[in-house]
Amino acid sequence: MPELAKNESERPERYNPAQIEPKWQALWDADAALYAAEGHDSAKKKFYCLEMLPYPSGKLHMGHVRNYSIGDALARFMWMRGYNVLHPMGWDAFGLPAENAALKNNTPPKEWTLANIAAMREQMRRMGFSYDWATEVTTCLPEYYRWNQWFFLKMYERGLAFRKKSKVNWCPECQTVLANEQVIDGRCWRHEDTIVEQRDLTQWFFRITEYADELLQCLDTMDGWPEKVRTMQRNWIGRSEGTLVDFKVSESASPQVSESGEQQKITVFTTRVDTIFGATSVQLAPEHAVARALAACDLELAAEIEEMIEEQKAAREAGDVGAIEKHGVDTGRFAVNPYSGEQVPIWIANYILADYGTGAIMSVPAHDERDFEFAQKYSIPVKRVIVPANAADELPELPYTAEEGAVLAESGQWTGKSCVEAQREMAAFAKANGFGAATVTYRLKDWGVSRQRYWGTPIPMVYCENGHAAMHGSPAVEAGGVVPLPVTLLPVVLPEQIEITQQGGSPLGRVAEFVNTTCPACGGPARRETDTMDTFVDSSWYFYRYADAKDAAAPFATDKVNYWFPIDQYIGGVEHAILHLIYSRFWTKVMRDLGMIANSEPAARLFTQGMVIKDGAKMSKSKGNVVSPDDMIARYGADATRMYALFAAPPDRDLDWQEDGVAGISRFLGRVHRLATKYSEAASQQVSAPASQRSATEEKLLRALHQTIAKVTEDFSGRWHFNTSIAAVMILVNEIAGAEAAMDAGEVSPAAMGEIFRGLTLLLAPFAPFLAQELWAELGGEGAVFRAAWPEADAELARENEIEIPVQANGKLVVVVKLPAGSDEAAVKAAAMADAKVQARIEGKTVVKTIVVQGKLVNLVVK
RNA sequence: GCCCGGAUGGUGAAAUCGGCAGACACAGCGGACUUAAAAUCCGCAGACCUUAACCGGUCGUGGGGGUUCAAGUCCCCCUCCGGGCACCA
Repeated sequence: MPELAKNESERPERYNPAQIEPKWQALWDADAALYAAEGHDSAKKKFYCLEMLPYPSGKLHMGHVRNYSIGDALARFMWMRGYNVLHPMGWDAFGLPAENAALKNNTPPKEWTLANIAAMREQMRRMGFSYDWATEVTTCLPEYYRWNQWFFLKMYERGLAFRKKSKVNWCPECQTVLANEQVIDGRCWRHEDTIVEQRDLTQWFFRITEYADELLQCLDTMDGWPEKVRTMQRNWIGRSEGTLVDFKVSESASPQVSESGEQQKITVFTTRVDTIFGATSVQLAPEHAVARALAACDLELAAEIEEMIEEQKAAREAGDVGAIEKHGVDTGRFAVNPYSGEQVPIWIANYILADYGTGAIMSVPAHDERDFEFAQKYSIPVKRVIVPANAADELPELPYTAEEGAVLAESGQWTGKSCVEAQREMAAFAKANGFGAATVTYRLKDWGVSRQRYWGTPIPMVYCENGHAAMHGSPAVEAGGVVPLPVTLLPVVLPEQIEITQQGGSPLGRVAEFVNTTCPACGGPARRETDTMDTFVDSSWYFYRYADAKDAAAPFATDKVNYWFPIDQYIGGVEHAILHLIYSRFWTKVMRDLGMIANSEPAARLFTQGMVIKDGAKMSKSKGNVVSPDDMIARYGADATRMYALFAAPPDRDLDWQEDGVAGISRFLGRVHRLATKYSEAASQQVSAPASQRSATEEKLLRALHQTIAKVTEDFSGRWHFNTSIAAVMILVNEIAGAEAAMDAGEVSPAAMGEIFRGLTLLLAPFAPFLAQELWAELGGEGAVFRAAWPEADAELARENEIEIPVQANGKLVVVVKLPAGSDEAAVKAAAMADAKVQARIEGKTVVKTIVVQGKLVNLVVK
């Protein structure tokens, strides 16, 4: 084979990513300054480009590759545009998988996690992602999580972290509590087959509801976020304006329902207080206090209530709350409508939720669909009190739920008023008379952060066994011996030597050295909190840490964060639209109120990329359709893999992974490599030729180049449709390849050659950084290609000198005529009419109208 | 039920403002090169009708209506797919 080898070496070297990519990776790795941001005193404009940090599962998947290829292209582009770019990466490193792996492999969670991080960091380097590893953040290390504890204490001081006993979501698979946001259709977000149970537990919460209104209001002005995400967050917050109205439990029918003898009242929440004269019953949730009070002296009723509670529980666990059949029971008692003085029956119904509003409603069958249905079923009276504003209109069928264009009827002093006006006045009336008020309710609940797991941030609280509760300088001390640790005792370090078992309960509770401590207030014996924090705490503020990752004295320095924030572009999957993205908005507002930062929102712009699917389904192990990035790199190289991820679909849409497509990109890169290598000698000469002597080929190629520059530049600043940017670069390469004979014949000067190939290389740099770097060096470029200046589109060079004008007859294409660019309307019209095909088409007919759209087309209306 | 997306060739897609539908690719077919294959290069390619072939014609962006000289794009109605919220009072 020596002969063959000789032949091979004489041929121009073929595109070989396996050789090019590791070479540049090593050179880039050796230069720590390459991807580093300048300090906050930089004269350049800053650009904070952020991709969502991954959970270190051990392997990158294609979703990651897509996410980071988008961010990396943007970061490199911004560098080339002269910005001071911060492009960091980190690890969302706490969480249950590490404990499961520990069980399975008998490896300590920390060891397992850190090994995964090392492997994934290596994969990212191999992909050529431009992260500044000097600012890397790993959430499971005490250098990071101590600040979770610090924030927890700050929030505790402000009453934003608190403990309460409540119904919580319990995943039997995770053996821990879940936040509401982590329960999807009654199932665990990590175990879609596992039904989440309800348990009564005392847990720590963050008072996110305190910020509900601000979280909602800011959404209106967050133009840089997708409307979809904003809508999802609005729905999740679920703000509802309405009125609270007290109905007194009627004395005549129920002399005494309260043991204290005090008269009971039922407070209902309604968004339609204007319909209250039509209320014909009051409906209570089975768990409502009054329902329980009534049941206390009525065994039959008590049994029915119990049944309803079970039914609601079962439905919630089945994730199918809407499906239970509505039914209720008449208690035989009455309540008094404070507006009309009417007595209405009190019912208990299975569809009333105890945890929304007040757990009680007024039922207005005439003007609410659900109430109407219920009233039909039990023959409860229906009373119309809302009619169309236009009295001439026929009375609409019931239930009539309109609010706009409707007025009140048979509603005392409010009769004839518009619904909207009546709502306002009636709420004010309730307040003035002490039986109610306008109010706002939210769907959003406080964020439960306690987890009965080991691998998370320890909560920095102790329970004093003396019940002691005073603490140095801290006013925030609860009764019952809950004592916050002083910040000087942070971090509370997670013990590393621990046996992971499948037993329930918090694993930390079994580590005596951890649990047993002394009360920082009285010095007496105390027990540590053994729950850990939800991992969403870690990811709620990690991107602030990047700005000052090594700070040992504070979570970060305010001036650094104020320079970098808000994040200019945040990129990640839409699956975090609610969870992470609402928690981190909350956290930002808390930090602002703590005086730590100036911004109220973390990210000016958010981009949610689509999923990567294969054969019509999301890639997953169970479907067996997972494509490994490592395989793709081995076969086609990192450049082809990441470029395909950008080419196959616009980034916001789902992407169907087709390996043939990656091969196609690889072929394209090979073509670029062949052409650039072939002409690199001529192109790297530093000569210039006068423009007046340009050959037709030069003009054509320069025109193509500058049109492509304009197109790609525009895509970066606008829609981010990199699929069309890459298509444009392909067209440019096709033009160059088509001019190969002319170039070989010497029709393109070295100066033009240099401009064309250097331009092409710079255009490729954000998408295929390795090849671009290789060619940049080959073409005589200095240093890192993505630190070279992005080319400017020259409009003069880009301009076409000939335009093609389609000529239509009645909107149908007849012919395309060619004209010199800039031809006026008359010339275009004349050229169109002079065409033989056009003549043939209009022969014997009358042209009734001629439409000429300058530079676009001609349409002849003929009859 | 309510609120967002989406539906374009065999496939991924393009058409940013109402102005040539299908750019750019993939797969396919044909050719060149090769002993052969791979690789590479060149060409063809929405469907249907017509033709020996050219030429030519009709239809065509989920379905139906409309506005317009002109509609994938705007308006009305409907179907299907994906996502979010949901006995939320």
